Amino acid sequence: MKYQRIKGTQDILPEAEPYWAHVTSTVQALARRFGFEQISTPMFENTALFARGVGEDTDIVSKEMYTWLDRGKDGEQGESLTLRPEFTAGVMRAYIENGFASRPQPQKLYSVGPIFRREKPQKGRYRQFHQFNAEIIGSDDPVADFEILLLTHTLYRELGFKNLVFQINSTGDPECKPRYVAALKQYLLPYADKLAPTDRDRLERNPLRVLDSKERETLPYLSGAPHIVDYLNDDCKKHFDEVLSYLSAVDIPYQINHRLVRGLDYYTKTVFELWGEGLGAQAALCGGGRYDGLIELLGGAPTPGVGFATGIERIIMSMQDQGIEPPALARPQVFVAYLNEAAKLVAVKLVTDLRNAGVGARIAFGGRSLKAQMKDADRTGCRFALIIGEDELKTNSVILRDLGKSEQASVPMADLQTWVTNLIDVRTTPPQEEQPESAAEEAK
RNA sequence: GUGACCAUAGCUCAAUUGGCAGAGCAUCUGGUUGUGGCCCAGAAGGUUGCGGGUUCGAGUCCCGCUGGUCACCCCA
Repeated sequence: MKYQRIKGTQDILPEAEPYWAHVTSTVQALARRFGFEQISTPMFENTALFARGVGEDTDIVSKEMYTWLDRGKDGEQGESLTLRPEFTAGVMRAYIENGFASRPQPQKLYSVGPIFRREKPQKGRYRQFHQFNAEIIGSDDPVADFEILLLTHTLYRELGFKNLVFQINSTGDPECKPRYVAALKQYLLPYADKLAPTDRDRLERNPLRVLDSKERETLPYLSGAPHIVDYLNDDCKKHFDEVLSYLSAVDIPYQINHRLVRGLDYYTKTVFELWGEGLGAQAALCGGGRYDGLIELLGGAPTPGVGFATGIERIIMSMQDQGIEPPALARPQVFVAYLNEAAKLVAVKLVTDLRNAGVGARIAFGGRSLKAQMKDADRTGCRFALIIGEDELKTNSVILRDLGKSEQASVPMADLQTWVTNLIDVRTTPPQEEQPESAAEEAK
């Protein structure tokens, strides 16, 4: 066992494929149904993009990035590069760089792919994990916020989650946010020496973060804290109310969570999270919000935006915890077995014809006994076996065996085309009785 | 980054007060000529995570490292 996985990374095994295929295809189909287009940006960017876009003081930038110095020309030191710790900054860079401001606004873009954060791994937390990300760039209309919320809600609902409730709040804008922060600080200051040590620290550096503290000593003082919604200016207040009214209009439940503030610097106005079960301390299934100043910060024209990201692994883990089963994957329905070298040649042609006709087929490998081949046919869940032996070669026919019914018939090779045509229906029909075919499934 | 617990075959786990590393499942091959599931037999599979130490002798005791799990921090 010389080589092993890098800490915090994972091998996604075939057993997990039904979940991954289901979640990723659902996500993509849904994004397209909502009118989003896919954008795929590089997995690494200039370090400065993330430092600026995510915020120097965030945990992500200050201690969780995979950063290295690239090689420059003639042995000189190259630029500092970083594996993306989130999608948004890279998507914004692409928006600016590709002149998306000259396309019809707003632009609705989604991405799916790996994200890297150098954290200590635990349940539901990996150093390389996958996100589905969606952004609406170029509109400050509250209906854009609503679209993002509706997209996430629809996603989880269609995946089979029940009782979904958004945690939602507004963090105001650069005009009203500071007023609230001052008020919050003023309220907390008298209790400063009674707060948990970490929160005393936060009170100085980032008072907003005291709000979502989980420290026992701090909690009693938070209930009386001022609410940011009471400090919003007219614009932010109106925006927030509108978003909520749209949610109500389509009966999407939400809770205003006055203590919800998100860790990334760029959020303005709407912020939200959705919590899942079975994730231990990593309850957040997704998070998102509005980031009206971000594009300008990154060198573009002032452009509003709103978006969200969700973790694929966390979705799958939560599904498993709640017993939500993904649909079975389609797999080959026909197994071609043979008895000698001459028959093998016919089998090769046969399996090729089947596949060209759109029928999923497997061919036996190696000089194994027919018994071993049939066992393989059974284990791989095929519904039919085609067997070619000496007699079949002589009579130019094949044996077609129905593995479910344990019936078989000799079919002239000439008629096989008809059989194949009938089998094409089999291709599109999901497998009926699932045979337990792997150790992993039986072990469960 | 901090703390707690854990590490034996592909998987799930055994192994008396330190005394020859085992089972079930999975894998492969058979159970007479060319047929799957059930059953039976056999085979293969381990430097007990890695490296030190104590001891006549270490899977077992001690130390370090690596990895895993859970929690803190923060987040997906």
